[in-house]
Amino acid sequence: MDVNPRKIPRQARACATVEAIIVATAQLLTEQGFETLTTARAAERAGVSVGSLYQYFPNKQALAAAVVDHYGEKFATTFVRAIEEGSRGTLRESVGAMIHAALVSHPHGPELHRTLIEVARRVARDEKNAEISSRIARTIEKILAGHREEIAPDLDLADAAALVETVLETVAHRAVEGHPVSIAGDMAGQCRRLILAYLTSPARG
Amino acid sequence: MDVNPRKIPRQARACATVEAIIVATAQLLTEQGFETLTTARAAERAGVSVGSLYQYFPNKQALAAAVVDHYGEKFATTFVRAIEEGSRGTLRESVGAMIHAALVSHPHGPELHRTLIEVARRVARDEKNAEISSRIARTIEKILAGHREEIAPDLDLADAAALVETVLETVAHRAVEGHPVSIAGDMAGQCRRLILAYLTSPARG
Amino acid sequence: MDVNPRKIPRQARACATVEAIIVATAQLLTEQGFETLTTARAAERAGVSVGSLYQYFPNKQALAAAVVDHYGEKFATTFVRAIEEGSRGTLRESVGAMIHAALVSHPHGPELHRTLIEVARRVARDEKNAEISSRIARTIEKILAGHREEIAPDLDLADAAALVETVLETVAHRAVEGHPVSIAGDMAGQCRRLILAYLTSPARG
Amino acid sequence: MDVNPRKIPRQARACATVEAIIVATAQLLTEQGFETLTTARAAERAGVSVGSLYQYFPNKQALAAAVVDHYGEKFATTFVRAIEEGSRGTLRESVGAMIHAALVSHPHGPELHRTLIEVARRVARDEKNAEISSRIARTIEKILAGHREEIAPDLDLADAAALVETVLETVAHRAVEGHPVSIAGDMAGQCRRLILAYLTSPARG
DNA sequence: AATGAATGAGTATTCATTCAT
DNA sequence: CATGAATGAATACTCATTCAT
Repeated sequence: MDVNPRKIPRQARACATVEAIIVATAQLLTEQGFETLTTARAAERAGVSVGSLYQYFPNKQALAAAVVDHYGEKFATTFVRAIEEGSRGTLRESVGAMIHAALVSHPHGPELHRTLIEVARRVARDEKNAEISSRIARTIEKILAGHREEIAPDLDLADAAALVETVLETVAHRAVEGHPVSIAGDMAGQCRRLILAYLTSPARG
Repeated sequence: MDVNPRKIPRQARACATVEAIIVATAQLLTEQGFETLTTARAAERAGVSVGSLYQYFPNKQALAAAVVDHYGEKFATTFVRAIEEGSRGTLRESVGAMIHAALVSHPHGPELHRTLIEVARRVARDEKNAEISSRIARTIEKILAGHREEIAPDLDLADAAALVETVLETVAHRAVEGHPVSIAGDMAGQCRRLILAYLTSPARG
Repeated sequence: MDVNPRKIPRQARACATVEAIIVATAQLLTEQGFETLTTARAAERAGVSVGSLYQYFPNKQALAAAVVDHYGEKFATTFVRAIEEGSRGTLRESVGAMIHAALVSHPHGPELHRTLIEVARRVARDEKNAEISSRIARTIEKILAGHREEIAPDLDLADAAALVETVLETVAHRAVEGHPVSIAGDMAGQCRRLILAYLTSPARG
Repeated sequence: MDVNPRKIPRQARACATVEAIIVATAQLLTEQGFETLTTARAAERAGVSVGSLYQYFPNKQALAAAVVDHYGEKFATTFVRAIEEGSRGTLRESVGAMIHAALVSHPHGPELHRTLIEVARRVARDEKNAEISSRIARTIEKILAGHREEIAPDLDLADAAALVETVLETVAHRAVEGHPVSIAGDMAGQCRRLILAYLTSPARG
């Protein structure tokens, strides 16, 4: 199943149409999930006809994929910038900034963020998510490199960055989902402790 | 939407029917996913008529929910027993056993495990998943309590257990999904280091 | 595209349903052609729901194919019997009977006959038509064999039968279509002359 | 439904556009049939916009009709010329020429020829086909008139021409369609025999 | 005249669910 | 209780046609 947009709009009017469709779809996805998303409803919400929708998106999945890509991109950019800017100080501060970013920096609200995660799977956009994970992991690695001397010397920075990214992602998901087994009140604190302990403990623990 | 089974079968034959339906549904779910599951196919695979299926399950979601509950239960039991039995030795060994269990002990194969996770969401069975998480967390807490002296004294064991459970679950998912940002080769090793560092490092890192 | 019926009805009720659907479809096909045939309309006309239609026919073409098969079969039987019964007398009389049959013996009216021809193509049922042609040609060959001595000795009877069948078919079509270049008033007469001349003229003409 | 072209282009550029559209449509018709022909694709293939297409053709049928007319005209001309030129010799030779023409002289290849036959029906252009048949029949009649003395005196030449035209058309169709009940190997030979026998046999067979 | 974006009625097809037998 | 025929609302997607630019 082809999930690529059918054509990129050239005229201004067409651009507006596509934008409206993506926004409308994101709303519906957030409110009702992928199952109940309907091309007709998406078009209606966007204030255009179904025909117009299909002019740009060959099928329902392509539409959802466009939403995932659109907002995923935005999210990655925001997140990367947030942790870069928060990393001027100590390692401890940097890690704190990362956790903070994971918990709050969804440029579009946690609802939509949760939706995107869920939808990405159903739409063969796992690669997109993976790419974003990678981008973030690389950024983290750079930041860690700036604190090399504080980190256990036998730790491979790439591995460590990957693990940290994983933890951040998990924490973000659980926060967003209101998962009951989240670390009681002080999730942020526990999480920082986890990461710092991992980074700074010498081998053999 | 009511997701509860319509009635509990009393006679042996009826029990077998229900069992067959659940097994058949689980198979279809694993092979083709939730989207393509149909009550007709489930009934056919189980060797009964749709009518019979509806005798026991009021609707499609109830059917899926039954599958989730059935196998979720099995999984929790297996997992809890596995980590309990692996916890006779040192803290280090216990943690190793937990990770091992997370990576391998899906009594029904990772395929179905993955499916169940996915389906549970679609069927408002998050509570079921949550309950399982809790059960596992409590078991972990008990195990940690057995090694209190090795663990940083300021760590709240419930919090710690929750965090550990979270990490284990994440690791299990990523393994099952083949997530690309998994910790390079030695996921198990990195993971153990993470957990042990967290548990044993004194406050302040 | 699969054009075979989905299942053969077992219960009486189901049989009636299928019958009704085929009849209704034949009517619509006759009245409006294949293009405008709609599964919904066919079901409605048959007095059943679309769902029921799809229980027996996997798609629109299969439905049309069923009609073609159903009536094609009837037609072939009627036609073959008609020319066999009309062939008790002379060669001249036999040929006359064939032409007569071609012009009148559509058990279901020429309208539907025309429709069937047209539809058969669109539905990959050419083989069906071909098979019917063959059956008729073989019958004609048998009849001709009964008059061997009157027929030019160098004529291959199979070839001759094929040609005669072709002519009959063409004549039938043109009659049914009201083709303007049909042989003025006396199509039947001209046609008999054509065939008899062909059969009885010595080689080299 | 109006099937006439919307306007006749006067300027050279417009003429070229119309020509391009007709050619493109004919290609699509040949490659994919009438069912899948869309105005958008026709326009695209012709290198113009849909809007332009609708400037000249009020609707899809008109477009198809134009194609039928355009190539039908060409075909008739070619065919008539071919049989006229082949009729300088004996009756036998003339008939041979006709058959040859029927089998080969499709100025645009049998594929397109077949398509045109099929499309003509769907587009209420039967008259066009009828007119072509008439034209050809009249030409045949003229040719037959040149051999009056060889032909059975009681045969009406118009009737005979009509019958001959019918046979030629049938043969051409079957050849183009690869009809299985075609006269074994020597279709041309059998056909000539058929026609000559008809023309020259005295009444009463 | 040309363009191509927008329209929306129309169609095939599926599938959860009911109910007569 | 079991069966499976019947239902029909729901949905994705197409395409002839129009019209603002």
